[in-house]
Amino acid sequence: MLQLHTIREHKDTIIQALKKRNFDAEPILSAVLDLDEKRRAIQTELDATLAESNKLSKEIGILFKSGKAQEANALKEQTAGLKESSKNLGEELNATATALQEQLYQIPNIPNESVPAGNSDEDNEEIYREGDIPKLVENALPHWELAKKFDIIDFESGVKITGAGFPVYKGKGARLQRALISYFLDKNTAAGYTEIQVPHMVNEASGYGTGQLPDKEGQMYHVQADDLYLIPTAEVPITNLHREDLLTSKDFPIKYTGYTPCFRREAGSYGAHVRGLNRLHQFDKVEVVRIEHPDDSYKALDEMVEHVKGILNELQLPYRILRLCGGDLGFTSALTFDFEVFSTAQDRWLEISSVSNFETFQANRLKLRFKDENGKRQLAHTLNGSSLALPRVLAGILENYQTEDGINIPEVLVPYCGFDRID
RNA sequence: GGAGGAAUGGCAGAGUGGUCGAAUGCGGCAGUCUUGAAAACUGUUGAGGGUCACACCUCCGGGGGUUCGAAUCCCUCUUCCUCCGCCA
Repeated sequence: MLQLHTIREHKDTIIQALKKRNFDAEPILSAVLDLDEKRRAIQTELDATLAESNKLSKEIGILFKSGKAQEANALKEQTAGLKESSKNLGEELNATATALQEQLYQIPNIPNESVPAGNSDEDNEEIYREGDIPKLVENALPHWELAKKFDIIDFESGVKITGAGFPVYKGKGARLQRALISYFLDKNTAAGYTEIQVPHMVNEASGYGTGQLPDKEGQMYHVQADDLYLIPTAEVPITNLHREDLLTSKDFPIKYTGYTPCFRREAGSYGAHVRGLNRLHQFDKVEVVRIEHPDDSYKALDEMVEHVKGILNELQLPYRILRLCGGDLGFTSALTFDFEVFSTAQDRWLEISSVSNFETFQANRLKLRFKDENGKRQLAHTLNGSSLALPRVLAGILENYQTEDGINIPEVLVPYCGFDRID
């Protein structure tokens, strides 16, 4: 959520910047400024009314104490009108503030200067590429065939016990999954991230804090009986650890990593491109989250990108890094780098990590502030990234490491797996 | 699930209808003293809105109510504690 004072002072700049997202901000910003002005006018009037009745109440108290009941009762009558109008003004104020809030929730984050213009994922800018695309064996298989052939993932059973998009991992498949989680967590911990385990369901306030609500309501599973949401990513509970916090500069950097399953309804996205592990309703992910001083957040973002690169280099998977264009950039993000692994047998790139700086967008919703060097309160910057999302990494390993009669395990994972080959 | 009790500033903890945004202690910050530090002493120290700056307004777990006036009374929700029951 953008800050009101930013909108007041830089309306035109914001309109310009949001054009990169193909978002025409003029009408909504005008509405916001009108509502803001209205809200403040009402507030001023209400304040004056309340000040008047506070004054009278004090006088009444003093009169009663000094035994002048008659004068006190006379004053009481004067308060009736004030009470009535402060009640009305209060209601008006609430309605205006709510309307203002609703508008503010509709405005996406301002893209960083470096974000390229563009409409869709086709306009994303490739900024880095690493690793050779392996020449596969004659009749190379896509990962869902490999999974079946070696009996390591059972999609049918998942359908039976839950539904499509909920795979069952078996034997070496399950073990490889656990190995990846441990490996990622170890890498992240070694890089200074504190490992953390969080609830897999969150309340409504947390959903608003990181921006899943109200914009993406339909993408989360909602447990109606208790009004809780299954997390779509560990970003939500982890970042919300610091909701409503007032930190100091000394608290930075705050670096967390956590493994959680992620639940996404992915309504309406079915078809050939979501086969196998490509898109799931439940998947595992290891996430990194940082909370930073505004001056340091882009340095932190670079560090995160380098960190993920290091992991993919170790896994020896061919990948590329994209700088997302305005049209593909997430609602809450100012700058996002996507990592994609090449899925050889499918002949396509699969997104396996998304590393973003949200600047103050989430912090404003979260009321995540710190006292700066001068004792002034400022919003912190929040960042997060996947490190990494499991299913597509798994797909990449299965496809890229397949041989005539089996699948090799990347060297770094062998100690975690306890085997070096699936066959 | 049943029965009770509680929720106050960074923390601890007073306050049960009026001048209380809130005593006191600890902590934090600044100063005195000291070569420096500690101790001691002095001062200062919650958040949000609003203003050029004041004024002023709001906030004592959340929401609603009673009253001229609510941290204080009533209703409700949430959370925590104690006891009972159940249970991985």
